[in-house]
Amino acid sequence: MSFRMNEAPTTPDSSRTDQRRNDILLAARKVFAEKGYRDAGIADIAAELKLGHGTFYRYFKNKRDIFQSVVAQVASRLAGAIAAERPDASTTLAEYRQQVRRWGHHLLDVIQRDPHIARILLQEAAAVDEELRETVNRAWDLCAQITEAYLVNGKKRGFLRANLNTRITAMALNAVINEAMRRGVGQTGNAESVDEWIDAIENLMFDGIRA
Amino acid sequence: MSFRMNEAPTTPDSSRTDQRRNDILLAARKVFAEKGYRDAGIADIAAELKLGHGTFYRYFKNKRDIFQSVVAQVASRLAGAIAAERPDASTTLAEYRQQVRRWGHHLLDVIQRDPHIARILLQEAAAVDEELRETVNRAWDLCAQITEAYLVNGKKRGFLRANLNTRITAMALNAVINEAMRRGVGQTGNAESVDEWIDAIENLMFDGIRA
Amino acid sequence: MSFRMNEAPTTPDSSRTDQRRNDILLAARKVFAEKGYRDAGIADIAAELKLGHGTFYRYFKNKRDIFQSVVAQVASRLAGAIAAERPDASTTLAEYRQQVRRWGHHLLDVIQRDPHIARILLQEAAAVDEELRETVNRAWDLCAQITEAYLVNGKKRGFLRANLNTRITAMALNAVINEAMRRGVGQTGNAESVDEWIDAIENLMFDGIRA
Amino acid sequence: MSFRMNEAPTTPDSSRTDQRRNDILLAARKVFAEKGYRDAGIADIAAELKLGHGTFYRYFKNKRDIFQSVVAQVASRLAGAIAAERPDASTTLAEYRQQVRRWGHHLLDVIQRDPHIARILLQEAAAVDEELRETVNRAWDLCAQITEAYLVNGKKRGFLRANLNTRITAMALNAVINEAMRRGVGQTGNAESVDEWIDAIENLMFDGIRA
DNA sequence: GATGAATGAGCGTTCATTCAT
DNA sequence: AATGAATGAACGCTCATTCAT
Repeated sequence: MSFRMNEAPTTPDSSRTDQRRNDILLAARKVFAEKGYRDAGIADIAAELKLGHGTFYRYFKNKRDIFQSVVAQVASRLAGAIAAERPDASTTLAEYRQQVRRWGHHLLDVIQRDPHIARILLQEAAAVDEELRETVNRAWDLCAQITEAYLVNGKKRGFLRANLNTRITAMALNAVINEAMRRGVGQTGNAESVDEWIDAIENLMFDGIRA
Repeated sequence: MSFRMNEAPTTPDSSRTDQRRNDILLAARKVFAEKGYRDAGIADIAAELKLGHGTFYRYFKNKRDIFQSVVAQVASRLAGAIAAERPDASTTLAEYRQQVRRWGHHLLDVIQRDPHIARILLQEAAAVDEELRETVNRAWDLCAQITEAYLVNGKKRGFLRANLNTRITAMALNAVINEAMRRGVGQTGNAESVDEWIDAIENLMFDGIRA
Repeated sequence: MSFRMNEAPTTPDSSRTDQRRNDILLAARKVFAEKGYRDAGIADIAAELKLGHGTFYRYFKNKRDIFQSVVAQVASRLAGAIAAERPDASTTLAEYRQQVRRWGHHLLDVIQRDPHIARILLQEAAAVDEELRETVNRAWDLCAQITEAYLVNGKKRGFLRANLNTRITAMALNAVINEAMRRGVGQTGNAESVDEWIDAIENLMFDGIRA
Repeated sequence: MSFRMNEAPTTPDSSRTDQRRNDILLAARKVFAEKGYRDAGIADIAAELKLGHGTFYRYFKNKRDIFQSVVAQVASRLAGAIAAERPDASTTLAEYRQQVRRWGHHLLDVIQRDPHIARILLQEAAAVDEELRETVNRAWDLCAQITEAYLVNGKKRGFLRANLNTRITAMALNAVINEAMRRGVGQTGNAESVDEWIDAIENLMFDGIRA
């Protein structure tokens, strides 16, 4: 209604709406992760926010739409974590090893901050329908492409093997990080620590397993 | 009545029933993998076999029971593939590399023979309830334990690094194979070949990525 | 097959059939009384006789038909008990009192011999459909008519009140006996005895309740 | 908000809900009485009120719950009718006879007002399960206990026989009233009138049948 | 005649979605 | 804008009945 300076770059009206939308997304993320897409009812998300469940339909078209928005949000969170490093930044092997460690920490931090993200991206989204499966696959593929960019850079700079299959190795390395995410590494009550995993990944990558 | 060689060790009576049970399990595996547990209706499995849907309930207690049986069946198929090699068989690094390659082939063969297995074990089973989640987790953990047994053997024989974190590395290596399964490696229409993946895994494991 | 003398007045073939029919009727009576018409399954009756449940349909058209036959059988058993005395046999009040006592005993004996009969005639039959409701109503009405015949006889002989409403009183007296049946009077584990009830009925009828 | 006299002691909000709940209970009573518990479908009750059948499940947990509520409601209606007279009110035989007549009228009035009640309490409730059977048995036993209190009072005051078996006689008298209810005495189209029955009961009780 | 595997109509129940207030 | 009562499509499951063996 009234004009206020230093406002977020939305109209005052829409900022209220955006706030509510975000509240719902946050509650939905929690509920979907804890109960799974099918077992989560609109009423459960409503109860979480003490809202009438009809109110959802003012902000989201339907259940699938809420979930899709949740997925998009957490996928972009993931993308942000990946984009925190530049693939071509390292010029020496030592720098490269450090960068790999940071890259692992960035990704596991995302899960540590909100464990629900792992469940959404690694389990629930793929169980809804083909389109959402495609959405998360694209997100992980993006992840793998960036990982591959690192490997390509390392190859170009000469500190990685010339015959390295960058495409498949990138997918393999991402699979390892995903496994760590899936296992809830770094979360309270979990046996393995983030550092153990990152050490093991670093060693596997750079030294292999042989004596 | 009459003696027949190479006969299945069931009575003639039960073999009919077992056959039907197996037919249903097979159809259910397909339908569950294609539609997902929740979207798959009993009627869909019925239609697949051109059976009345009431017939199911002569062979399985309820929908969850059918699915659980499917999971148990494919999990034991997986276990069979893993058990095909003995973890302590290799005495030299060269033998060991060969064994690792065979191990990868065994596992990917399972998926190649029935791509639905991957979807069941890697996606759907975990989305049903806690008990089934536990069932498949145990199956994969068993997988990881055997992988670890390989690594422990290699360490003992001296051709693997003494400071190798066998536990986490085993989980990591399984995650890579799972990713290959999930991607449908080796299936028609898939860009990557089984050999490419196994080469990449072998190289990553034994040589690492560095130059 | 072979001819045998001293046979029941049915053909040898049909006597086997009749025997089987009766076995089924007996088992059905038990199951219907214990579980109720709706909860009793054909399979339950089958299990009782260790027969295949398809066999029923060789002897009875359908579930309702079996039940109807059960009802007809127990209703005729009841009719037999009622017909054991002649309504016009008594010529004095003392004889009449004795006859009333015998009448009560006859009816309660039927239930004592097979407690299932009460449940069938007083509860289950009326809950199936209008036609069966009518069937049992007719049976009880017949009962009431005979009771009325006793009262009419007593009135004619002059030892019952001239202004006695024979029709309604007959229904009332039958209701009392039915209540005794319903309560399982005379069965093991039941607090009240047959004699207590018959005493009370006799006293109520002939002496009323007043001082 | 505003004060209104003669208002039902419910909040405006709950009164709407209560009203709907009552509508459903009333329709259910009718349908259950007409079709019987098993043959009555939720859809039938829905159709009666022109409601979507899903609406039921906002007011009642399931089919049995609706029926149980119906039974509880009509049982308490019956209890109300019984409680209309005080068992120890009469001091003379003449008063007592009058009271007995009123007692009969009260009970038959309940049925006259809603003939479905008889069918529910005397037939359907007992056919559902053991728990409901117990519920109605308790209701009728309460009825019999109060009837017995009348008889005990009459005995104490001296205008009933000293050797009267109050317990069984009370059950017998209730059985008679139940029979009148069951026969729909007093309802349109019924041959017998309420007064005929009450006369007959009064005469049987106080004068017996003998000349 | 006897069997029991197969069948599918039918019903209870859930829950995402709508819409009058 | 917010609500929650109402809705009905959809589905899991039962069981009386049929019929090939």
